[in-house]
Amino acid sequence: MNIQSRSQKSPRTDEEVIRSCGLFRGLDDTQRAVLTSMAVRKRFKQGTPIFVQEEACPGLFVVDHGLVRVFRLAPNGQQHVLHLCGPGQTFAEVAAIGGFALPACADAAQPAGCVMIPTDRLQQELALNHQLCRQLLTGMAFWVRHFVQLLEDIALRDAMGRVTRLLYDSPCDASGRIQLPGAKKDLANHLNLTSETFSRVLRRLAEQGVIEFDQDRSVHVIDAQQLEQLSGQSQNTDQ
Amino acid sequence: MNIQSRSQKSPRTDEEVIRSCGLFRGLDDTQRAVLTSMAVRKRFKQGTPIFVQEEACPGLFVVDHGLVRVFRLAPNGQQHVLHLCGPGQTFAEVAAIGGFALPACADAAQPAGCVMIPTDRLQQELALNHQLCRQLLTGMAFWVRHFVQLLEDIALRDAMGRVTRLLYDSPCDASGRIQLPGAKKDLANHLNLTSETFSRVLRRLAEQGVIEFDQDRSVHVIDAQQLEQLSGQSQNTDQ
DNA sequence: CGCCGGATTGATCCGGATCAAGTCATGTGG
DNA sequence: CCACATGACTTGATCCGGATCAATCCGGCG
Repeated sequence: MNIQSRSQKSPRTDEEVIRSCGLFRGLDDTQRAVLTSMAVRKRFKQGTPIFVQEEACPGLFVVDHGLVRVFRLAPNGQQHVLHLCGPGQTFAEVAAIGGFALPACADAAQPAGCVMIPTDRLQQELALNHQLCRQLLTGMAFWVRHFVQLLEDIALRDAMGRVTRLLYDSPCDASGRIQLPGAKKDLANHLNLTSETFSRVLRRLAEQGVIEFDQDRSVHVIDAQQLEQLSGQSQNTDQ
Repeated sequence: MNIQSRSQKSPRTDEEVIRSCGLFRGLDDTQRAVLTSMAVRKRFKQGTPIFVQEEACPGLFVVDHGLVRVFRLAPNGQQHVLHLCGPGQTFAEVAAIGGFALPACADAAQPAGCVMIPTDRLQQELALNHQLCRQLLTGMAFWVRHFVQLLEDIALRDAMGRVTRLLYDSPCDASGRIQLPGAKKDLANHLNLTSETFSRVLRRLAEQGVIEFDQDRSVHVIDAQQLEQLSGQSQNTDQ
């Protein structure tokens, strides 16, 4: 369980935000500086839409603080949460880099601040800058791998497996306390579960003494070993 | 999810194979020539493993003919078919480009011939060739979008929806005949269904007069319109 | 021929969705 | 300050889609 590294200090410089982000981890100082120079600040109040799918992509977003919900809207109104992006995560990267329309919608699940790199300037730079291309290519490859992972999770894990994996992968402080990002219903949806099921699974874990609830939205991990075990396998071994 | 792409013309030149492939569609002649020059031919008998996950990636594969099954193996032995790659499709691209270990296994579902671009030579070239990087970056972005699509399919469609979508997206000849690539059990698994369910869904479609079975593995689409309708929505409308 | 693996079909089971209350915690307006 | 509305969350009862188990069929192929 990752010990959380980044502090939630709100006012960071654009450069700090860009450095903190996974997709850009491969970049050297020069390339980061290039991106920083074209960055634009954006703020969103809770609940405001950031963009809707099928639109042209305004740019590549990096979350500074808050929480952004990226979700896909089906013709019949159903939605599936693709990501919940916290500080240091990017969204709309793919459309911005590939230069096509947005494949998903986004809104602010909590008040959020982002750094945006406008599509046109990014494209311009990519046309000129070999190193940037190369390093982003690697970042992108990791991104694909992440999706394969996600796909696998949803395809061959049951509810218990998905929840424990979420907990296991979530950052926690030194005392093993995890702050759940976002509303439970959004987390549940991201795991392709209903909030009811999510609730029940957490209760089962609590009954088995693996976790404890604190107030608000934080979870205390009691038996990290069992949690790992549960998250490791894909189908029920249960109780 | 265009599984099968075109005629099974077996003896194509390396250049033709590379040109036929989606990931490289963005490349201009120059870049294609570069890739062609480093290509290596590979053949696999049905059932032979091509590689296993966690190994170092030997290269980027493009299928010339036959069918390759790319699947992820869970610790407990379960497997999930990520792709069935027919002619013109690539696999192991991500690991070859990103330079990390293989995230999945592959074997030949049918006797298959591939063109392989060795990892080291590809990496070498990427380090030098700006245009190649740039064009691959775009190709990669499309690839991610494809996965998002796949994820959505599995997350919010029922069995009927997934099967009809598979049929709807599959290439057919002028008379509306679709040649199913690969064994039904593999197709079913790719859709995250059992072969039993797959079978039943096809029968229901036949009973409703939407499709007809021919011999062997081909399906005749009778009512393309209804097929489109069914594949368009995500959850059951029907009786 | 007999064997074997894929495909079909039927019977049954189960995980998780759905439906329906009920509980809090937070507004909001009188 | 209270009455009331709202929305996230919990909990229980029920339902259903698809998995699982099992029997059979079928088409190669030794």
